[in-house]
Amino acid sequence: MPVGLNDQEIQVLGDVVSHKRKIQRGGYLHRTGSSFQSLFAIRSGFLKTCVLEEDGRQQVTGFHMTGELLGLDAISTETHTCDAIALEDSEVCEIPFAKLEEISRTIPSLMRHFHKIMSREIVRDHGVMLLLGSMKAEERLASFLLNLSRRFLMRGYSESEFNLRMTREEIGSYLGLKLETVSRAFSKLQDENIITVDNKRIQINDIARLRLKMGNSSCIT
Amino acid sequence: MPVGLNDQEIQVLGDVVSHKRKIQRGGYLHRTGSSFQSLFAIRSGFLKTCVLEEDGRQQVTGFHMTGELLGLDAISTETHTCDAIALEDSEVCEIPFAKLEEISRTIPSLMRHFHKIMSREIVRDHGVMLLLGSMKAEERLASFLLNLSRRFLMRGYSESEFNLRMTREEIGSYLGLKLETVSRAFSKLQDENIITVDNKRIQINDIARLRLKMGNSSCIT
DNA sequence: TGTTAATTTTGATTCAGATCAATTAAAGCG
DNA sequence: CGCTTTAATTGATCTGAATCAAAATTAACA
Repeated sequence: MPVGLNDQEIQVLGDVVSHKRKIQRGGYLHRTGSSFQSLFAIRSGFLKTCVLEEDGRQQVTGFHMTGELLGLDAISTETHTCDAIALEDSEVCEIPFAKLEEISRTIPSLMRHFHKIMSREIVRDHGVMLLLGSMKAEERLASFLLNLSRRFLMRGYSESEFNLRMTREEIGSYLGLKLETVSRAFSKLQDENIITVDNKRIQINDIARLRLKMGNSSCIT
Repeated sequence: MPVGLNDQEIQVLGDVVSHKRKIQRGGYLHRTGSSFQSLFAIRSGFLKTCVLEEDGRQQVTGFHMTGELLGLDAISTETHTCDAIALEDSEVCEIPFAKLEEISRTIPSLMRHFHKIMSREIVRDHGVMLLLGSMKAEERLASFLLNLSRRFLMRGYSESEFNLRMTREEIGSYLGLKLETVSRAFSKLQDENIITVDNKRIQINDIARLRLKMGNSSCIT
C-alpha cells in the first residue's frame, strides 16, 4: 500500500495484490535483467536498489522503506534495470502490473495516484542529480541524513534518532563518495555537535544547523 | 508525438493536443513553481531543463530534443519543479494532462506507452546518477557525447557530426563539472584524435575509442 | 564463547578537478 | 562594420576528496 492511498483505493488495490513475499536480509527481491511482471510495495523492512558495473563495483541508486513502490524502472523495457536487495528482513506485496493498469482504467483516482508516484520518483532523482552534481561531501551527508529523518518521521518514527541500515560504503556509493570520506564527514558533524554517531546509531542534535550544512541546494523529495 | 507511438495512437493523441506553441531561443516553456496543466511534446528545437538555486547558480537536469516529452516531474505536485528553456527556437505541442489520462483510459496501448515513457525517464535519471556518482571528467564527457550521438542518429541526423546547442557551462552543470574542466576534456579527446572540436561543432572520428573512454559504466538510456 | 571476517575510524599522501587569471575567439547589435 | 559582450581555451596554483595504510571496533558464526 503506497503512502497516500485512501481506504477505498487500498481495498481495490488489495484485490490486485497477488501475494506477499518475504526477503531475508541480503536476499534479492529482483535482479538486473530479470523479466518484469510486477511492482513491489514494501510492507516492512528496508531495501537498496543498485546497478552493478562489470568490474564488480556497485552504484546504489536508492534506499527504500515501508510504503514505497519498487520496480518502476522496469516498466520501460519490461526488464529490471537494477538489483533490489534487502538490507534487513523485509516483506513486500507483489502487484502484477498488467492488473494494476487494468484496474486503474476504472478508478481514475488510482490511476492519477500511480502517475503521481512515478512523477515523484522523477523529482527525487532530479534531487539526487543536484546533490551529486553540485554539493560537497559534508553537504551531501547532511542532505542524506535530513532525507532519512523526514522519511522516518512520516512513518511515525523519531526524526532525531535512528539506526542506519546500510554500511558507510553503501552510503558512499549512493552519495558519490568513498567510504572513508563518509566516515570523516560523520566525524566532522559529530565534532561540531550537530549529530551524535555511534556506529550505525545516529542522533540528530541540532536539525536546524544540519539544514544549514546542506547549504542552499534544493531539498531532496 | 512521442517517439514510438503507432499511427492510430498518434491520431488519437492528435485530438488531445490542444495547440502548438513556439518558444524563441532563450524563452521559457515553463518556470519552477508555475502550475501544471499540460505535458509538452517537443515538435522541433532543443531545450534544457534546470533547477535554479537560491544563489543564482543553475543545475541543468536534462537536454531535450524533438519527440521528447517535458513536464513529467510536475505531475507529482501539480507544480513545475524546474525551468524549461529553449536553447534554439523551438515548437512544442501542449497536451492537457487531464485529457491524456481520460483518453488513455479507453486506449490501453496509449496508457501503456505513457507508462513506459515515464519509466524510461526514471531509467535515464539512474544513468545520470551513475555518471555523476562514479565517473571521472573525461568519462562523463564521452558518455554525454555518445548519448547525444545516439539521439541524433535516432532522429535521422548524423551520429558523427553535430552542433552542440548548449554552452560549455551548461554541459558542465549537467555533468557536475566546471566549464574549464569540460573545455579541457574536449581538448584532451581532440589531442587523442578521438573527436574534432571546432567550438560548438563536434565531429566524432573514432566512436569505438570514445566508447572505451566511457569505461565500463552502464550506458545512459 | 572464541575466532574470524567485515566494518569503521583515523592518519599520511596523492591527484583530479576547482579556482584564479589571462588571452583568444565568437556572437550580438547599434 | 566596428564595438561590446559573451563564450572558450589554456596555464598556474590550490584544495577536497581519493587513495594507501594501519588500527580499532563490531558482527558473524562455528
